[in-house]
Amino acid sequence: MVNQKEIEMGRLGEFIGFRLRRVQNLLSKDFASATRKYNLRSGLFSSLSLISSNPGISQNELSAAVGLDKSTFVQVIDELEKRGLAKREKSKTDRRRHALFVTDEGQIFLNELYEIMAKTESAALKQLSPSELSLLKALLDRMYEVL
Amino acid sequence: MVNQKEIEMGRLGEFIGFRLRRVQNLLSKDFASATRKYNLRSGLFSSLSLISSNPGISQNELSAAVGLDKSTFVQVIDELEKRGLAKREKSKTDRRRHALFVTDEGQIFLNELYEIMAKTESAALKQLSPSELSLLKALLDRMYEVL
DNA sequence: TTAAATAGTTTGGTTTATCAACTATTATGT
DNA sequence: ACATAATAGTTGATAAACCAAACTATTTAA
Repeated sequence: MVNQKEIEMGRLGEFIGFRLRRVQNLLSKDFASATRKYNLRSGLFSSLSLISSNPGISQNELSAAVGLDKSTFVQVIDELEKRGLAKREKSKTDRRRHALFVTDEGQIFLNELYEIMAKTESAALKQLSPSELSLLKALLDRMYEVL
Repeated sequence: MVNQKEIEMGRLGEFIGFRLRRVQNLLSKDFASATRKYNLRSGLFSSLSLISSNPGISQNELSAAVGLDKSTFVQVIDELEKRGLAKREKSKTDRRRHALFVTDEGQIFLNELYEIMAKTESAALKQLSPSELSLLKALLDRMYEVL
């Protein structure tokens, strides 16, 4: 039995946030089910990736970038460390800070996740021409910068 | 003190889901802080809106559309009723179902929320020309349909 | 007319996010 | 220089959300 009655979006459909959430919701659910065996908590993938591209980043900088509270983040980093994917090191210039680094094992794992993510998005991306895709990215970036 | 060190997105920046989440995250946080005084639980606004545009919808149909579990949803509807914003009515054709309706008061409240949401999005939308906005919506809809 | 399915509810267990308070360290103002 | 404020990270309490299971009432199917 398929969707028989289409739901009317009404004024909700006028808002761009609604459309963003709809698409992002489906993408993240697909990614979650494709990586269920890894038991990834939310924010773990993006954290690991951002540590990789910003070696030595602090927990606060990272939590701001990912959009999670810094206290939630302690457990994310705990888990990355426990799994041997990343490690904390005391910063030498500011001993309050923990400089974060991805381990070799973490980088290998990360590359697997990139492939899964690329596969997850491929269906959606096939709908867009290259120029449409780059325009979409540019529009989203413009919106992000001003918020 | 402003952002001094720009974060490097690395391979994460290749993925469209990352950009979608970033923007949507900021939008929903802005909306949440603009409506903090109303003490809205998550899903309440979109539920009320979808009941309004689909009068008589059932709880199961609604929970699927909003993306929340049906058991979580019981409390959302409880709260809508307690606040006098919506009401349950026994369906006459199927007495298992609750047909949901927005009250007059609920519609007034909903209109306020629409305005707040429009204001929340206005900063982001000012960045886009009308044609860019309609293209953005079209691209997002194309992605949504295929997922 | 049994048996199975559906809509809604309740309960219990698990996970996650958020907030305030706390320690340690660094930065600032006079 | 010294008192005060700000920052980074952590902890613990609290509040939501999810999930699964069990249950009632009702409808559909065999």
